[in-house]
Amino acid sequence: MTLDERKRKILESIIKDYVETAEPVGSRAVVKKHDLKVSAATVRNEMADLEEMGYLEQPHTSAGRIPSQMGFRYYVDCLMEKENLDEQEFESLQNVLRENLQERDNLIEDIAHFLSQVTNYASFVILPTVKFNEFKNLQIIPVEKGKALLLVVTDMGMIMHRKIGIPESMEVEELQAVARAFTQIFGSKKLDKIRRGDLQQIRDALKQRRNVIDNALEAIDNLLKNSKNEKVMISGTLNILNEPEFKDLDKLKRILTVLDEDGPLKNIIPELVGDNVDIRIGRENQNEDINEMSLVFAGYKSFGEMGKIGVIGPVRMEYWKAAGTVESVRDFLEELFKQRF
Amino acid sequence: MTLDERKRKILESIIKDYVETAEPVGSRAVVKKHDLKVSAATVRNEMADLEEMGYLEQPHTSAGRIPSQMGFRYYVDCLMEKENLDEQEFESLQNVLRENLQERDNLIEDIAHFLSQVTNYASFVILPTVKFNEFKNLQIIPVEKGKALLLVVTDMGMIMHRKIGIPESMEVEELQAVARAFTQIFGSKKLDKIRRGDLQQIRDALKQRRNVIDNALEAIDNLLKNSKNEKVMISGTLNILNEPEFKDLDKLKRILTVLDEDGPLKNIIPELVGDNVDIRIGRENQNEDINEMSLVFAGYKSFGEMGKIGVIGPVRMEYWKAAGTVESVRDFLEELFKQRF
DNA sequence: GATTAGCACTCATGCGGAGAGAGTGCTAAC
DNA sequence: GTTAGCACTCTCTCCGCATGAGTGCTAATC
Repeated sequence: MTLDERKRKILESIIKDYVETAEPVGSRAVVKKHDLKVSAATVRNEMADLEEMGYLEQPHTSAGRIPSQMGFRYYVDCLMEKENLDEQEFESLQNVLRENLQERDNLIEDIAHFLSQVTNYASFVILPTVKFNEFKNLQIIPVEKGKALLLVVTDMGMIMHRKIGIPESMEVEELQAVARAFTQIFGSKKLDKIRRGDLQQIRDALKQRRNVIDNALEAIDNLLKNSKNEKVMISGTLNILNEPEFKDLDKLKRILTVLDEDGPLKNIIPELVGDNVDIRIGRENQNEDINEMSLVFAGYKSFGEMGKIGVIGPVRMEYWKAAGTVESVRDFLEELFKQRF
Repeated sequence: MTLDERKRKILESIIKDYVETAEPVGSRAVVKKHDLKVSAATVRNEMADLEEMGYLEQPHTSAGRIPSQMGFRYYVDCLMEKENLDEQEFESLQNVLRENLQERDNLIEDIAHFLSQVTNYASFVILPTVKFNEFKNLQIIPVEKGKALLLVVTDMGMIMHRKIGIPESMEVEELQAVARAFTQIFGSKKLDKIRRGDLQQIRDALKQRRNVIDNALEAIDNLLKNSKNEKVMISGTLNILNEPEFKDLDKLKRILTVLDEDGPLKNIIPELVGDNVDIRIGRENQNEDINEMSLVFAGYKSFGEMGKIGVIGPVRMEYWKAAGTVESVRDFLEELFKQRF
């Protein structure tokens, strides 16, 4: 379905106005603000057409029009021009990163914060699960009497660690031998391919120092379990309180509930297709609780695995800004990770 | 100011009723529900007295009474009996812990979650800053080409770590020498006594391998900065949405804003006095934004440092349950930390 | 002197109807 | 194809009234 120039212009006007004001837009307003060369009556006729085609809807007979979700979809697909970070925002992004380059998790949290601050929507960052990294080596470092730190290092340079108990009498060399044995047995296996059975196998192979082995196995098991969970960070959920469409407490509660916990959100974010910024408008989302919300998100790579960042806001969203921002931040982040992690 | 038996009973009745219903309590209701042996008229007289004394207040002339903040204070000080975790709750607490004994931070997060689930209020856990731990030793572990893990271990067994870059050519022995030097120079210093100046000093002392030293110093600096920040975890803020006193959107927004970010909350929680559960009711809190909220909190010890846990809810709070729960969880947690960390 | 029944009074709350205002659709003229 | 004009529709807000809960006070009672 393709629209002629004038219809497109009218649709865009209505979307821009409606996004700004959250009020139905009347024919007069369209003519005035975007000085079309035609009268309100003409615009009214066009609006009636657009409604019939499904791009607009009317809350009630004597109100103006608002864009339908389909209208937004058309806008996003055919009319939108992404608005990337401006200079000032870009600089402030760089500052965020400069502060926090040491720890990936902190950094990612700040990225989420930045996203929600710039867009005024809620934002999320999903840390990747560790699936494709390969086990590279395992170390056990004694740190104090009876305690050691177990490190698992992957081929992509990711480090995971747990504290374990060791017998006080144990020599460093002995620990190293155990670690080497582990390394040898797991070597080059993809992390998500290590199964409980494999762990058991090692237990049988290494006869000496049973309890260290057991402690280590428990720790590894725990690490793997942990790395299989996608960690989710959500920021700026309270921006939703400012949106007039959620002044209804019940609606608000439902949405905040979804955003408050990690579990639901993970299920909401769809799998990505391709490298582009992806947009899901309202009912395009599977989840019922957020069929009045839109997602704008993209994937990023870190330690060879895919994570996601994005924003979530009302259907009446500044898609141009959101999409541009998500894209800019993603690109920046990836560039950074390429150098760093 | 001491109240006679009957006044106490009436006050308590009104508090219990009001906490449950959030509605002003009338004289008839008091007589009926808590079968006093007197008539409504008598209760009315007593209520008028209690109001004059400041324990009750009247939203408007033809409404019942609600407890004043002073009334709640009296209740908490003189009438309340803490209600500790029941068996079932206790068991579910143990399950939470069993799941997550490996990592302190995860565990603490689950504790916060548990608290808010049991009490139906928002809860918070503040991880202690590291002030009194002493520097014990420093290790640098090569993990892959050009990368090493720097570990700082304290006398209480706390381990902090950062990844640093090292020259690819560097030998393990050389790294160990650097680490030993660090250990020697910082040895037994309290962490919060290590200053930028000290770091500079080391830089001068160790002439060899400048860039490793610099990387290590940056990492240590970063770790120390990080450990000086109290980390705050907040959970169950959405429970507030269920409280009728916050159906007003503006009020809600103000409160959620305070609870959403770590910064404000840190400033709200007062210093603890003694080992007891501490209760701050409404305006007893300094912060204006939460003068309609109450805090119930207590301190816990971990790695020799003090952290805090607690709940935050409306002044109309089930103090008996909240205080009992916070106390039970704190005791349990401390017992656990004594064995574990 | 304390307690109680009775009653007038107060005030929040909910409901319905009137009036204003915004915006439409339709018709007829350009 | 476009436009001016106009009747019509529907929401929103404000006002007044009835309702009902709960009080305070007075006078009677234990």
